[in-house]
Amino acid sequence: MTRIKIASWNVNSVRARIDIVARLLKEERPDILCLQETKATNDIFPSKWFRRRGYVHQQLHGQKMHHGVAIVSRIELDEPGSHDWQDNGEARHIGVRLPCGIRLENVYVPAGGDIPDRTVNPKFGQKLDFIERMTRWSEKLREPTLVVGDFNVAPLECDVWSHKALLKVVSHTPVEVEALNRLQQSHEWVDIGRKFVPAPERCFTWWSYRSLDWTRNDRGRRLDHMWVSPQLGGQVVAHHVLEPCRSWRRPSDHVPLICEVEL
DNA sequence: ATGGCTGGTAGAACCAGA
Repeated sequence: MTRIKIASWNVNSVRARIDIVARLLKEERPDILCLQETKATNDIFPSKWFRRRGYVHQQLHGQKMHHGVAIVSRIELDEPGSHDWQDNGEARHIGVRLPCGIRLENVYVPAGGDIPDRTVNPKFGQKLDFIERMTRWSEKLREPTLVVGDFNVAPLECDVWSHKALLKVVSHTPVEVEALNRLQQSHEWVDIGRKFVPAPERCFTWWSYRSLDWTRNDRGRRLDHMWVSPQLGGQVVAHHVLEPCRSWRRPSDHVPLICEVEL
């Protein structure tokens, strides 16, 4: 039996985070690392740096300033492709096929701005439309697939520090949660996070930078996810949220997720 | 106490994140 270990992390700039990316690779030795918010065009992405560490297979989809996703891997990556679910050219998705046949999709769903009303905040509409286009893709999907990344939605009441306080806060509003639920139902995606940490157990992946001490009030949200096709559900044998990374030096506001798939 | 911070692009004060 072979196992592959896949990590997913919104790093909030791969260049600013390079020292703690090194620490993650050293401590966890994932076979594949999916990054979101790399904030680097492909020409300034630290490709050689990853190559030196054994991550010689890379699929990059970056842009200037914002967003940007990448998959770096010690195992071969085939059939790369990018969906423009935002329909405006932003670099928010990169997908590949693994040698075992599984497709791996790395996604960065837009945050959606401040006001949860598409009539006054176009970014919120873009976010809902993004999830809707993903749903159209997902309902036609037949191949065994693992979709990971920053979904920017905390779907369950226990996925936020206070359901009541966040009902009107973008990331946990009912309209977003309903959109994400439709996406999940469209392929009967297995939410690996909640398979290993059943609700209502505490499970957060993001804590705001604005808190002076993120551990003190623990006002977290579960915004990052790993979903797998139903036929692969039984093959996911481990899952971890690397919460201690939030206290590493110059951290991202998101922490890495890890899963292990048995082939 | 949902922005109190952070990064990128600037080359000062913006935007964006969520």
